[in-house]
Amino acid sequence: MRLNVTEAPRCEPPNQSEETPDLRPVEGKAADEELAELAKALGHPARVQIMRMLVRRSACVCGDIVDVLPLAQSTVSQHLKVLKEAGLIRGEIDGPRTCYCVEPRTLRRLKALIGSL
Amino acid sequence: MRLNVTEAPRCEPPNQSEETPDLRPVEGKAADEELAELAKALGHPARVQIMRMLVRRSACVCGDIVDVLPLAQSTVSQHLKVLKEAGLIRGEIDGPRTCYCVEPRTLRRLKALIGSL
DNA sequence: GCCTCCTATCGTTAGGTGACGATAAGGTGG
DNA sequence: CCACCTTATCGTCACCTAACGATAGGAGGC
Repeated sequence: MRLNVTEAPRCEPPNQSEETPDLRPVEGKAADEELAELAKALGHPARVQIMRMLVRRSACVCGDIVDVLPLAQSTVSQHLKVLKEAGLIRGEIDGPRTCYCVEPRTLRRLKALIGSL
Repeated sequence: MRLNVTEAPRCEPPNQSEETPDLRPVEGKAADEELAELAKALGHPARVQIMRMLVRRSACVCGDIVDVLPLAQSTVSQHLKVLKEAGLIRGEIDGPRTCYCVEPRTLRRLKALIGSL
């Protein structure tokens, strides 16, 4: 349990220059595997909750997430790792802490893939 | 392996009277668990592929799906069961076969939940 | 009624997942 | 430099998942 909550955690804002459209197809074998991987990463309530916290940016620092979820710190860290490896979030080391934020590009990609169904 | 492919499999078309809007919230604990469950069901390439086949209605009968996927019949049946239990598809017994089709309502619900991220 | 076709279920096995506590690693502040 | 805070990783355990072959069971044709 952390003693004080960081009042305004900050991740690097989404880089405007990276906002180029995603040209990859939304169908086919590669797209199927990509969608399956992203869906699998979202396939746990705790990870959905983490995504929501980060989307609304009410929390960004790992410890804040640990405080909210009814899980051990190591378990939360594991869930963060799953989301990060799927590309859905990004973690930046901010001094002694780690600041997590959503990867908007991947989230858009997920929505496009789901939308193709 | 089935000997002849059903040329025009038919599931009951989506019932227009069921097309009432879904009033459930897209956020909160229940929504998180619902999204996690749906995402988990999609979290396998074979199941994504099945969903695509059913959405484009190029196949509907179980055997046709088995013919396309490089998996044993029992494995495909298991994947169909997962999708059915998640509410994403529906199976109707059609004589000696089983005709599967997407459950449009659940698919719309999934899109709404993903869209809320 | 019997035989065939189609599908679901069972049983099994290998490997993955989720949970935790313990521990390591890295940064800050005194 | 040392103590502390924060987070990642390791080790472990119970459980779930995905795959298969074998089998059961229902429908339909002869």
